[in-house]
This record gives sequence, structure tokens and C-alpha cells, in this order.
Amino acid sequence: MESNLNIISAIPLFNGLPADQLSAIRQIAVEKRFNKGQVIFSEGDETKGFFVVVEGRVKVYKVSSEGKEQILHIFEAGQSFGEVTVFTGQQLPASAQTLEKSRLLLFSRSAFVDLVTANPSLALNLLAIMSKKLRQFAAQIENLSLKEIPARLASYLIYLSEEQEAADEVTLNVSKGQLASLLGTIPETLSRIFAKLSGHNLIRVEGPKITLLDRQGLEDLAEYGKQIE
Amino acid sequence: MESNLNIISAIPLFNGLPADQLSAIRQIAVEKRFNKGQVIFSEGDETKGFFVVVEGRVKVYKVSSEGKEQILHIFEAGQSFGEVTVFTGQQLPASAQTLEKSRLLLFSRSAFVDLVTANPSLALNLLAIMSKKLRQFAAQIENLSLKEIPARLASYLIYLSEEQEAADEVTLNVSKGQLASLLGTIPETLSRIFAKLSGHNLIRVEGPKITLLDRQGLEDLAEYGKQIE
DNA sequence: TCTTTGCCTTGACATAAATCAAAAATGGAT
DNA sequence: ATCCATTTTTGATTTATGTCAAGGCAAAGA
Repeated sequence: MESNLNIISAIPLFNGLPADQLSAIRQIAVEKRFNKGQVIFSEGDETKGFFVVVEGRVKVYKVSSEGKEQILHIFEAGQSFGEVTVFTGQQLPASAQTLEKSRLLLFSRSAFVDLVTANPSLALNLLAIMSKKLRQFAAQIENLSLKEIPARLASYLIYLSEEQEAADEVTLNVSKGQLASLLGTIPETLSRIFAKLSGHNLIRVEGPKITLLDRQGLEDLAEYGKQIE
Repeated sequence: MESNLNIISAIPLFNGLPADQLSAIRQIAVEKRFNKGQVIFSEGDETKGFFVVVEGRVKVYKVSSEGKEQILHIFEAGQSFGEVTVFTGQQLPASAQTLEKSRLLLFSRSAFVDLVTANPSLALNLLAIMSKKLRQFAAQIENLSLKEIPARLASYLIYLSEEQEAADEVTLNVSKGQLASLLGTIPETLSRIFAKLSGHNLIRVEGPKITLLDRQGLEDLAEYGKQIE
């Protein structure tokens, strides 16, 4: 628990809070450990509280009645999820599962609401984070409805290269199957589109390592869709 | 401006605030009037503040480079939009346009941030509203990626009949073209699906008036998708 | 009443992506 | 290294939905 104070202070959500606040926060956090592939909660469950990823990765997703999965987001160390229902107290709208062995902090609902009520600056942090999530969702809706899958993949690769600042060589941090789900498609289709983009010399694919050969071409594809053929 | 105090007090966002707070809020609100079809802001604009619909209806939408439109949400009297960027101060992620002649209240960014900082309960209201929006977006993402259009239409009709509590006869409050955009499709496809559901005796369509003939059938369709053929 | 204008519908066709099936490749574990 | 399980790829086919083009219809105005 010692080390968690450092972790807590590094979490964007708690950014800028004074030291005494941070220790108050640490008091109400409970550490939970999960193995790879464990389900953290399922859609429809009652809200226990919200989570912060200390270590590992977590996917939040929805499943259709036929079993097809749509990943809403993948959360990494320092990010929080599950805030959505803390303030409305409804059932959880999605499920969460670890992608690898993970350590999470759980903040129980009531304790956290008290904390926020007492801390306007915490509330503002939270508002900013939720704003950001809303933006991301809006972008995802746009992608799903206005863009074809090649364009979504191109967007994702550009996003990834910005994230990783690794110039033109990016490494997928999820399996291709999971990536398909994140992009709203299935592995077969994704595989074909990787092949197609490679064929047009936009990228080179070596396992999970993707080299962006023609960034401008990818940007055009992401923006305008079907140039290529 | 007189009457706006009543309106302000009826807005969910300001629910439960004491009278003195409400008049402080009224102070910083600016009334704006728009004709039907006027653009309120466009994607990429700087954030001026956020809006509350006093009267009329507003759509918030994204447009693809080819001009196809995806409606993110339609806001009616009492609802607020544009909060998202108030706290992050980024460019607006979507555009907004009136669907009919409307009156809006504009709350400037800085004044509103001050207000929230000083009012924990306002911050909590805001968090609850944003949580609700996040849920709605998550549901929309699910619809777009996991359900076919007939299922989305069925969901929408059921939602509408709950909204209107008008038993089994609902009236579309947007044109069918707009509805197509809201469901992530185009008018031609929507028209065919209306015809298809009519053919299966699930609904009867008379202009903007839809009669739900087989609620259970619609629910099955919304839930499990492609039963019908 | 006639005409215009803006929706909505219908038809013929094109196509992106899903499905079904199976082969290949990858990565751990033994 | 070998084996097994999982992931990824490839191929053949189907299907839902988009596109293009034209026609109908009703409300608004001349």
C-alpha cells in the first residue's frame, strides 16, 4: 500500500490535489489483483465504485446477443474507468475484463461521492476526464458510422504512432482479434484490410509490428475514405 | 429575461440549487434566438460556452468528408449541450444546428467554470448529466456496431413509445431523413426497412405516425436482431 | 387550381463486409 | 525440439446496405 501513494498522485484524475487530500484518497482505495482474462464486472451488475488501473490493461466492452463483442475502450496504467455510474447509481452499462495480469484500485461509490462533494477541484478534474471520454465516444461513433473499416484502421494506426511517438514503427498493444473488435469488425476482415493496405504500400506488417510507409496516404485514407482501389 | 428564471430552475442541470444560486446563474446566461436550420456552431470552432435549450430543438452531429451526416443527439427544451469542451477548453468536436425556431441560453465558459468551482452540488449535477450522456453514447456505439438497422429502428420506436407514453401510437418528432441519420443510415434504406417491418405486421406507418402492432416482436427484433425474413 | 419545392419511396445495381470453412502461422508448455 | 492451443490468414460465398436514378406525393405559395 505504501507505493500506492505515488501511484495515486500520478493519476490524472487526482492531478493537482494537495498532499493531505491524496492521503485521504489513499484511505478509501482498495487494491484488487486480477489475472489475465478475468472479468472485473459484467453489464447489468450493480455499481460498486470505480476503478483505477495501477498496472496492466483492461478492456471495457459490450456483447451482442449473438456473442459479438464491441470494445468501447482499453484502459492502461493511470487511467480510470467505471466512473459513469458512480453518480447516477444505475446498473453498469458495459462489462470489463483484464487483458493481462493487473492491479487495480477500487474506490467505493459512497466514499468517493463524499470526497468529490468536499473537493471542488476534484470535481473539476473529474469533469475534465469525463469530457474527454465523451469526446472519444463521439469520435468512435463518427468512425463507426461515417467511415469504412480501412479508414478506421488508418486512423487507429496514426493515433497509435502519435501515442508511441515511435516515429513510423508502431507496435500493436492488443491482439489483432481485439483490435478488430475495437474497430467494430471481425478478425477475418481486419486481416484482409491489413493485406490490402500492405498491397498499396501504405504499411508493412510484421506480426504486431506495423511500419507506416506512407503517412500522408494513411491520413488521406483516414480522412476521405475510399481512395484506394 | 424575467421568465428565464423559471426555465433555469426547471433545467435538470440546475436541479436542487438554492434560489440565490439560480439568480447568480441567470446573471451569466445570455439568451440567443435562432431560426429553423441555423447553425449554432461548427466542428472545430473554439468553445464559447455551453447551451441550454429553452424552446425548440437542436441536433448535434458530425459530417464525413463526403458529406454524410451522423446525428449524435437531438436536444429538446430543458436539455443542455456543449458542456464537453467547457472543462477542457478544446475545439468543439461536433456541429450543432436548430431543427426549428429556437431560444437558447448561452453560458460563457469562464463564468460557468467559476460557478461550478464555487458550487459542489452544481458540479455533482453536472457529473450526473455527463454520466448519462456517456451511457447514451455507449448505447449508441453498441447499436451502431452490434445491431443491424432493423434492430436499431425497433429500439428507437420502443424508446419513442416510452418517451411519449402514448401507448402504441407514436409520432416521429424528426423527419425520416433525420431519423435515418440518427440511426446511422440513409433515407432510402430507412424507407425500405419501414416497409419491411410493415410487411411483417410489426408496425403500421402513416406518414410520421407509427403504430406499434406487435410490441413483443419489436422487442425481440431490437434484442436479437435478424429473426425476421 | 396549378406549380413549385422538399420529402419520401421504389427500383436496379454495386459493393463492403460478414459468414462459413479450412489452412497456416505463432507462441507457450512439456 | 515437439506438441498443442490459439491466433491469424486465405478462399468461396452470402447478405445487408449504400449508390444512382427516377417517380410520387403532399404542403406551400403563386
